[in-house]
Amino acid sequence: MKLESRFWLEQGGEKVFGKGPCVLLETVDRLGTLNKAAAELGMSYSKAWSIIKRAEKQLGFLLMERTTGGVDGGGSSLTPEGKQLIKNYRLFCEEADAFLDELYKKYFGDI
Amino acid sequence: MKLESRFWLEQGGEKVFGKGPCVLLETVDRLGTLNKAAAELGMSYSKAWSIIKRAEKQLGFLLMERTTGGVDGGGSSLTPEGKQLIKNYRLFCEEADAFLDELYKKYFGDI
DNA sequence: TTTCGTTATACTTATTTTTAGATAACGTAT
DNA sequence: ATACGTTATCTAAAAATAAGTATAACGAAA
Repeated sequence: MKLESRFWLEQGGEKVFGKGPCVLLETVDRLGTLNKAAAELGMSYSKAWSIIKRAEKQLGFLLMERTTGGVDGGGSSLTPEGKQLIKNYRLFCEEADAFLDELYKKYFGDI
Repeated sequence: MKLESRFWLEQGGEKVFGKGPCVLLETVDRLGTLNKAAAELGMSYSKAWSIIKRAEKQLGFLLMERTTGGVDGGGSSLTPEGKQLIKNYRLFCEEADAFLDELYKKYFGDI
């Protein structure tokens, strides 16, 4: 038995940002394109795209900067706001998980 | 913008207990029957029943004690283990939420 | 013995959510 | 001009979830 937790930002009852977008953005940051990121994460490009699109729409600012065309086809890189957001989300999750692990032991340590 | 969080117990990759079963059990505890609890929560009886059934199967013990028959048709009440579980889950969520609210302010207070 | 409102369970249908696939635009180098 | 690998977008399919339906057992009271 173990504890699972999930955290996300909401606005008006709609999910704005959470683990899914965060992992995806981190992968984009590492690989340089949304296409490759989707492939590495085992999801379709269209799904990856819609995840980013929805988050951006709710947030009101861009998470990635895109380029199309050119010999390499183009690619995506994180905006400063995107980088800051995933950084904060990661730090949040780290601290939260550490605390919740202790809390779990306190209340469910015996099951 | 606000933070949302969800916590649940897992075993072997399968959800065992979380907010859904907890709310349902609390309602059963208050109303005395699973039937009425399902109605009040706006879900079908069959769904309510399957929620309890799955949780009990994963946990390995009964969450409700059932009676059928009699002039009132019967009803359900929580077992001591069931009461303890929802109590602990509630306390866990309370402490967790309080902590996470502060953490939220720390990392996302400005958005 | 009939009635009543429960629980228990299986099975079918609806709805919602998720996922995949197709197509077009883009721009640089060849 | 062509080719290439991106991004962008829409539509259809599939899967997961939930709802609904039907039937049986139960037991106290009328």
